[in-house]
Amino acid sequence: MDLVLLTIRQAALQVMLVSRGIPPHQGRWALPGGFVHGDEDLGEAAARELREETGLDPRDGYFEQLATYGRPGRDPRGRVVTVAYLALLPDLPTPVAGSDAAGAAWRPVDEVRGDLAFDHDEILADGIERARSKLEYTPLATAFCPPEFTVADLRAVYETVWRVRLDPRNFHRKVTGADGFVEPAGGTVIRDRGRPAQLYRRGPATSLHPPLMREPTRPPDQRPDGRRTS
Amino acid sequence: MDLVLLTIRQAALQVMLVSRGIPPHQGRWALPGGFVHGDEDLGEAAARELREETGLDPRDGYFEQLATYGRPGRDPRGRVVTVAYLALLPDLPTPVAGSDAAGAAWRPVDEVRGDLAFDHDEILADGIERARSKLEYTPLATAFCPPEFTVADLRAVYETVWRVRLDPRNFHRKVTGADGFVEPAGGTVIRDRGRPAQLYRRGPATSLHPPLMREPTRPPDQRPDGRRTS
DNA sequence: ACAAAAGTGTTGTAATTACACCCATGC
DNA sequence: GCATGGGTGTAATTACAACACTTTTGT
Repeated sequence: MDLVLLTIRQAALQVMLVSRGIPPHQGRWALPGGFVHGDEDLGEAAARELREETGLDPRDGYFEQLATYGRPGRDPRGRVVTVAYLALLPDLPTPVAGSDAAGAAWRPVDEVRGDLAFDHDEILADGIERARSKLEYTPLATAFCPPEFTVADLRAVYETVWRVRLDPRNFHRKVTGADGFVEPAGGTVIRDRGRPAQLYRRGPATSLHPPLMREPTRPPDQRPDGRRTS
Repeated sequence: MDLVLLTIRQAALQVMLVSRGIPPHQGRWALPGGFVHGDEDLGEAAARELREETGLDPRDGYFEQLATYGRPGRDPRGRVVTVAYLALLPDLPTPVAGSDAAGAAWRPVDEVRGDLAFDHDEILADGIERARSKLEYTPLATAFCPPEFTVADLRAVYETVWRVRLDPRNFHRKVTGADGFVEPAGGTVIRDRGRPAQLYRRGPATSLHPPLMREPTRPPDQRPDGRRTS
């Protein structure tokens, strides 16, 4: 049982990895994993591992089964089948209290691709692709945000995961207009400079109709707009 | 390893089931399944089982891993974990030649819900839901069609799986206009009465932008149109 | 005052729906 | 001819991207 834990830190998509202390693949990075106890459901075992690794509960973000990997030879020790779970988590402001895995760390996914132990590169790639498409059709971008967040926070999630730049004004309307996506939490915050932003909570919706599309978008380098051009 | 094999026969979504000859759940219907050989990948084992059961190859339709089920107690014999695969298949005009499972049969999914052995009701429900959503965002409705098919055949797939009635004229334009969804095969056929329909093959596209939506549609009982109203 | 970010209004364009209409066949 | 399904044209509507503009803060 392996975990693909994704979060957004420092404007980058990051994955939780552990450094392997023993062979095989000693010293390389790997996805955190564990074994299923005799009386446990698979998802329970993954949730337990999530708590041990991060101190977070599945309901703090989003949690689902990803896929199962059983290619012969994926583990040099013999036939090992693993069920991978995917979690999308907020960047916990609280320090990782209960982390019992000493070598655990968040790493930007772009910096570790191709370097992981076993077939974990493939599992990670599947997890990232799953996350990307979930953002299109579901309100799960909120899983990357803390309980209260601004529309700009949410937009940053899309921009980071999809590697695009979105128009802040149209995005705002789309999100606040989509039924059940977010609901007002009441307060405001000032992030850096500028006008204070309204705070929102996750709404009750489980799917988005229509979806937020990711195809006809621009690359993130160029500003779409450059307002006040007159 | 279990299989959710879906097809469309007699204007209904049907699933391949086998009658269990031995306990547990003797005499009840169950999903076809098997065991993974020592040197096989999980997907290979499922593909082998598919061939044994139907004589079809995964590439005749669509084939993917569905999910893995391991709840303690799902099998009274002890802890059994199963990896389920989903296949969407054309209604094979050729008789099932190599079927070695004597009690295998296609059954309408509506007639078997709640009656299956083990947790196969849950697995089937997950497979149906996966198929439904795949139709929205991918050109996989063609997997339910034979190699050459008409636009009306394809429309019947959506109408059956989604339980809606679609406007034939707008559907035709949407499908033939979507890049890479279908490509002309050259011939024509007359299905019942009326003007002959063009034949099409599956196109190279793997996703649909924009998706075919399933929300703002009418129930299948009422005609949307009733043409020639003047 | 000015810069910066939040949020609203408006406008031109693209996509979609609803439906009139034509086409090609069997009977 | 007429019924039946296949397929095209088109106008009204709706959704959306682009962007001008206003609001509210920090410095």
